[in-house]
Amino acid sequence: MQDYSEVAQIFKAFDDEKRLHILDMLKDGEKCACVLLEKMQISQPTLSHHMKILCDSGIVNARKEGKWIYYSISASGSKVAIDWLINLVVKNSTNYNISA
Amino acid sequence: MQDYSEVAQIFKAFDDEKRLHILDMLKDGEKCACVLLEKMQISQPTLSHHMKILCDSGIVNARKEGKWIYYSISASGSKVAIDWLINLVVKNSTNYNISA
DNA sequence: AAAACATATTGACAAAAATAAATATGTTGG
DNA sequence: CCAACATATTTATTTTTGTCAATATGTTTT
Repeated sequence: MQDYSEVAQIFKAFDDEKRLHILDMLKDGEKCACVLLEKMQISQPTLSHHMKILCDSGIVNARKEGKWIYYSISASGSKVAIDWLINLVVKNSTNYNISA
Repeated sequence: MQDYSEVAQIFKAFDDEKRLHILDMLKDGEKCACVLLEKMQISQPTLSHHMKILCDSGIVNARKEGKWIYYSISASGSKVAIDWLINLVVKNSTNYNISA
């Protein structure tokens, strides 16, 4: 491993209460930003800020449909995060398997 | 899920470059704080600060031996983190298996 | 085209976190 | 017991992050 900053960026997605709340809601399935907003006690710019961090980390996908934006959890981004986490704490992580 | 703050605390361990560097060194095996310090470009109080965060998150164990403190990655703490991460991004995570 | 709406961006501020110097605590060796 | 050492804590400073108000951008509807 050389550059830890990119990996740190991934885990920023999980280090904030509000973002965990958002992820928990998205786990049920894709949701419009407006739906997320009305279920949380934060302003619209703050939600937008958190969604940017979640998207930049690769954990969340955004899909634009008209004036709405639908967010969902990225399966591939999630896998990258899980793989990194295992790689960070387990010596020979190539022996590890995750099966669904 | 009710209280996201405790979960956020766990992932604080992974959201900082220096802490990822430390974890990467500990993955090889237990190391004295003095060894970690000499391999990093940070002051002793800063290392102490990071080690406290890593220990508080449950990811790292500390073992005192005389005037030295030996740190190592906690297998159980790591498992908690991995399980949480999967739970956060996968809908029916009970179907997931991690095998070593 | 204008109004209403959904989201993003900018700017300003407050809270939290990282950092290091100074100091404290506890341990070992002389 | 004292000096040297390893680590922790306190204090102060700087940097980063979360937040909202104001504004901008782009979309739909009338």
